[in-house]
Amino acid sequence: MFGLSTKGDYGLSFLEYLTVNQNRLVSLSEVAEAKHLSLKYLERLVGKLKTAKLITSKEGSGGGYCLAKPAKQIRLLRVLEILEGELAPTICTGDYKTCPRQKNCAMKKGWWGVRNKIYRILSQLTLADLFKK
Amino acid sequence: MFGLSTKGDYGLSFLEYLTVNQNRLVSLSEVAEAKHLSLKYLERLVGKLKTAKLITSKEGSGGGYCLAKPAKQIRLLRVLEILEGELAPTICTGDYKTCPRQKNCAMKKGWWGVRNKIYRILSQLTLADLFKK
DNA sequence: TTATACTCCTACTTATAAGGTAGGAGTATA
DNA sequence: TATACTCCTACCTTATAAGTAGGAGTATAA
Repeated sequence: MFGLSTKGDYGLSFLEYLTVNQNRLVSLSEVAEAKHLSLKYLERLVGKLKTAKLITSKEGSGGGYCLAKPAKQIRLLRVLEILEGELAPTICTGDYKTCPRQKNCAMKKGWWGVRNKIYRILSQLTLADLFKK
Repeated sequence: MFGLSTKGDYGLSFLEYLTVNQNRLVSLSEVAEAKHLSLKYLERLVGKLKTAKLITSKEGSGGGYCLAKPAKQIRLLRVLEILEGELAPTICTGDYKTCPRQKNCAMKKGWWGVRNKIYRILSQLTLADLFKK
């Protein structure tokens, strides 16, 4: 239950690698090899992080990626929202869909409570915290 | 992210119906109709709740299901574990699999912290709480 | 004593999304 | 101008979720 897909999994592994190697540009092929991930698949995930401006990149030979800001300033919630989508344990806690059982369902308030608590946990934790051994 | 599948979704709807109709036996066909769920699919989910002794049943005509104990004594965590499986946001927080990147990964401690906080939220909440409007 | 209305069990099918590939265009470096 | 990267889109493959089918077993009540 509540398991990350490989998107969040690989994406966080990638960000961890960038965090450890803060002072330089890191190429995708290096990370893919170090973490045993599919390069092509990783490319796509990383594209999302780029679009969301969590990382910056430099093209061409000798290029690569680095964090756009210190790991201390990147919230786990933000990363997971980008890679895994909106935090919504049930349909009624999501922004986009409406529950087909809305009228006969008493759970909405309870689930919003759960959602908000999890939201707080994930938004209080930064990548620096998460990667602290 | 962290969305329930229809197993947890339908299962909770079913339990909600039982909670509202505490004083009598409720047949599956009644719930399926009231909540617009597939009867055959619901049968399977309910089987799990039966095995886990959250509900009891009576066979034959006039039979049906009821909660095995008051909703106040049933933890949301327990229900979700039965229907959705163990709470494990990452491989390293699960009991059964080991992470292929264990040696190069610094996230285990952080993720266990997250997992344990979510665990507490879900185990503190009972069905009675969840269904309170 | 038999029709009925249920639970209970297993196997099968279908739909959807996750996970992964392919191929190549664009760009900076040496 | 070869090389080593990022970046982009479309495609394929596979796993799992979701739903169906068919019927055996059991208690009730006409």
